[in-house]
Amino acid sequence: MRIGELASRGGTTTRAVRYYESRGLLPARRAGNGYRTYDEDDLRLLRQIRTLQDFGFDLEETRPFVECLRAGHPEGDSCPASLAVYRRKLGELDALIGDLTAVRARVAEQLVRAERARDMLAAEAGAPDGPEPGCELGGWQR
Amino acid sequence: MRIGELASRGGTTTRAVRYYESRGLLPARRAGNGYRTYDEDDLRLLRQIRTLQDFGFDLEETRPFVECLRAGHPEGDSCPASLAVYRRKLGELDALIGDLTAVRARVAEQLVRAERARDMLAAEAGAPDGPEPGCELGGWQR
DNA sequence: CTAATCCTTGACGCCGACGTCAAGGCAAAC
DNA sequence: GTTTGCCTTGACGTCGGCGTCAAGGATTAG
Repeated sequence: MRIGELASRGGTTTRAVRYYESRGLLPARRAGNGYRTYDEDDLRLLRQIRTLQDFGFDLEETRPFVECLRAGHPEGDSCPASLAVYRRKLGELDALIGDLTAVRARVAEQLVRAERARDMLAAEAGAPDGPEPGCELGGWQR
Repeated sequence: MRIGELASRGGTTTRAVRYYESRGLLPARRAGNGYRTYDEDDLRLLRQIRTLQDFGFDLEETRPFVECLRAGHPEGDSCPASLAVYRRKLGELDALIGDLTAVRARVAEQLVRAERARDMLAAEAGAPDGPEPGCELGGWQR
């Protein structure tokens, strides 16, 4: 299998495959004409990389998984180093989700506060001790 | 006030302040010697930018807030355009948190699965129908 | 034979929010 | 006077994961 087929079967591009090779993941054998040649095992490596990338793992973080597969293990996460990456990632995700949740709460708080302030100003300007706001528009009252 | 004081009081660097100016936020008056000159209102603008940046807003997303302040409103979020940014951001945060939570669940699942597989292999190799794993080490049994 | 489609290496582009360095001017402290 | 510390503009560097040419060689379809 050449690089184009590998890439498409792996759900990515030839550029990405060459990039992975340049990073030392996914090395390639060469045919007589200089073309890169891959087998099904390489496809498994590539798919392992893509799966973790889709999870948001850095490329470097995929290295233990790739090396685990290349060492002959049935799964990329059959090795302790891979499990350590999983655990570290879980921690990072928890921290990130926590931070984002806190930010979300603060933004929601700001929105509510700003809306209240706006409504106060509208009530003050449009009807100081007067009727309900919007009554003078009347368009929907037909 | 010159740029150094503004930056430190705003909790950032002179480089960032100049960058904001180059993006059209936070314009500066100039003293006779060419130095940038700022007042307390500029500091409020800068602090508004920093607050939103700390929330993870893009610089462009701070523009409505800054323009709102420059238009004389008491708060950067006193304008409809700012509220719209708040709401859009809340949606983005919810989507992001949702995605990350889903990823977290999948990673946790992978970890559990991989740990189970590892334990199965250990039990199979270390003690196929035999005694408990670790017993032959005995170091802690003293 | 030719055109179309693959493949090769090399190198620059991108994005955002600045960091960092260069070369020099202005100002205040000693 | 000179050292120190602020300021100026300009321009290149950073980070990750590739995208996108450019210029050419190999293979295959017609």
